[in-house]
Formats: sequence, C-alpha cells, structure tokens
Amino acid sequence: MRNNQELLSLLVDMAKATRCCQQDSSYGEDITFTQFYIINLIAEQGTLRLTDLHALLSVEKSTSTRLIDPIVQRGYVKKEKSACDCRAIDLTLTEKGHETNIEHWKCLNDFFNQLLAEIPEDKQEEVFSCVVLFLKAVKKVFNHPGCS
Amino acid sequence: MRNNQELLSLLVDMAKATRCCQQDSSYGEDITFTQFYIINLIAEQGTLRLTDLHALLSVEKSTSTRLIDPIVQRGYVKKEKSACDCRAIDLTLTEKGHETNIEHWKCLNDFFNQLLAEIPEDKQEEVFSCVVLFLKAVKKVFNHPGCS
DNA sequence: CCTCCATAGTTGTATGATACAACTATATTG
DNA sequence: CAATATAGTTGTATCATACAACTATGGAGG
Repeated sequence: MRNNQELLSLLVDMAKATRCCQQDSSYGEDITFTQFYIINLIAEQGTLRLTDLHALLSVEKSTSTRLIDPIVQRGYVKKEKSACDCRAIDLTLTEKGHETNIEHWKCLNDFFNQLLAEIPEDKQEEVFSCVVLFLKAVKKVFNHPGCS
Repeated sequence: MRNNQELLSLLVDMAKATRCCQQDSSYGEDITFTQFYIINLIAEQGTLRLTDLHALLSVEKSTSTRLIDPIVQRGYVKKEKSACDCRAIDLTLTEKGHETNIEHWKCLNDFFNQLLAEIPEDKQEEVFSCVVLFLKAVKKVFNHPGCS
C-alpha cells in the first residue's frame, strides 16, 4: 500500500502534467489547450449550445463566455442567437476554425504517438483504464460532502 | 487501442481533477493546495532553500517567490537569509505553520481514505503504479523537442 | 393576457498561478 | 580584482476561474 505522502506527490505530479499540457503549444501558438478543446467539441457536434459548454467543461457560465471570447474574436468560432430560443447562443466553426481543428489534430496525434511510445504496448490498455478509474475516483470524492 | 479522442478526453478530465484539487478546501480555507504542499515540503525537510522550491514545484523562480509570499505574510512560514550564502533564502515553519500542517494532514488523510474507498482494494496498487507511469510518460514527451 | 419564476448569457470585480525580462546583491573562479 | 554565475525580487502581462448583480427571454398558472 501507498502512503499518503506518495499520494500527495501523485496529485502534485498530476497538476504539473496538466500545467505542461496547458502551456505547451502543440495545439498552436494562437490558441490555448482549452480553446482547442472547445473548437474540437464544436467540430464534433456541428453546433454547440453555450449552455452545454458549461457542462462539458465543468465551469461556471461566465467562464465559458470568457473562454470562447478570444476564439470568436480571432474568427475561429461563430456565435449566433439560437433560432428557437432567443436567449441561447449557438456556436459553430468558421472555415478558419475547421482548418485549425484539422491542423492541430495533426500535432496532437503526433503528441499522442509519442506518449504511447513511452508506454509498453502490452500495458497501454491497462494504463489508460487505470487512469480513467483514478480520475473517476477523484471526481466522485469531490462530489461527496467529505472533509471540505 | 484507444482512439485519440478518448486520449484528449482523458487529458481534459485530468485537468478537471487538478482544478478540483486546487479549488477544494479540504486542506483549509486560508491556504491553497500549492501553499499547503509547500508547507508540507518545509515540514518534511526542516529547512528548505527557496532555490530548491523552484525545482520541487517545477516553476519559474519568480513564481516561487510569489507562492510563498502569502504564507509568509500570514505567519505560516519564516523567511531568513541563509547564514552560509547571503543571497539565498531559507524557509522554515513557524509554530502556526507546524500546527497547520498537522491539521491539514488530517483532512488530507480523510480525503485519501475516501479516494481509496472508490478503488477496489485489490486494484489500488495497480491503479497507482499505472497513474505514475502515465504521468511520467506525459512528462517525458514534453521534454522532447516533439511537435511543439 | 398578465405575473412570476426559471433560464441563458454578459459584465464587473477579484483572485490565483504563471511566465518573462530587467534588476540588485552576492558568490566564485581565474 | 574582474568577469561571470547564482539567488531572489519586482514590473508587467496573461489565462483560468468564480461569484454576484444584471438584462433579456421563455414558460406556466391563473
């Protein structure tokens, strides 16, 4: 069994890895990791309601407003009032947004290939399911009333 | 094999988990996760050179200066010029800092117990070693010249 | 048809983490 | 001693983020 110092280090390392992802520019110099992820989400779904973005990113609604702002300004994403509900905002990709998505996926694929290369092939499946399990556990505990 | 959409989701989930850790107040209302970690590090080592902190946190030196600032202000940590090198700063815990460390470890232990409870006992060892492996892989790729 | 409440988004304001560059002060080495 | 390297601080800027107050719109019940 692990002791709790090791677990704390694990959380800190996770924070570091996250920081690396968010600061790296594999997904482009012009947009951040989160912004790329948003573009990717819109690309997947065609149209994305801003409300749904709050949920997908697990952030406060004002945060999603502000996250999309730069990519709207820079012409990656189009923001339109929904036809069926005037309060709502529908997000779609511009041509530039589509190109960017494809372009950055190339870089991301390279990144993932390198990542996989660091993990023995016969362990990859195990590693990923374990990481998923771990992240789910963390998430679940934070939803519990717990110590906080 | 996983497809890369799943891998991307994994990274995003990792970022969410990190955010949870950093916003949660299990380790106290008065200090942040990183600040608690710093206090814990000083407690472990007795005295910590500020330079060493840059490395332990993997941050720029100006960042560590600013991270310790609030906990120095609030009287958890004492900042003193090193006797042997006048340029250097030695960090030590105050009495309050020690108490805080012990207090917050109680909360953190609870948190880890809850976390472990979410993972079947016979899988815990596997899960943690896989997460470690994964984080190491991420770290290693970012050190490579790679796509960025 | 109103009224009341709920929902979608925006804006003001504040905080934390972070980097880079320029700077000061001190140590070390040739 | 001079030149260079190291430790830390400060100015400045950016991103992510939350909460609260606000506007505008939609829906449900009388």
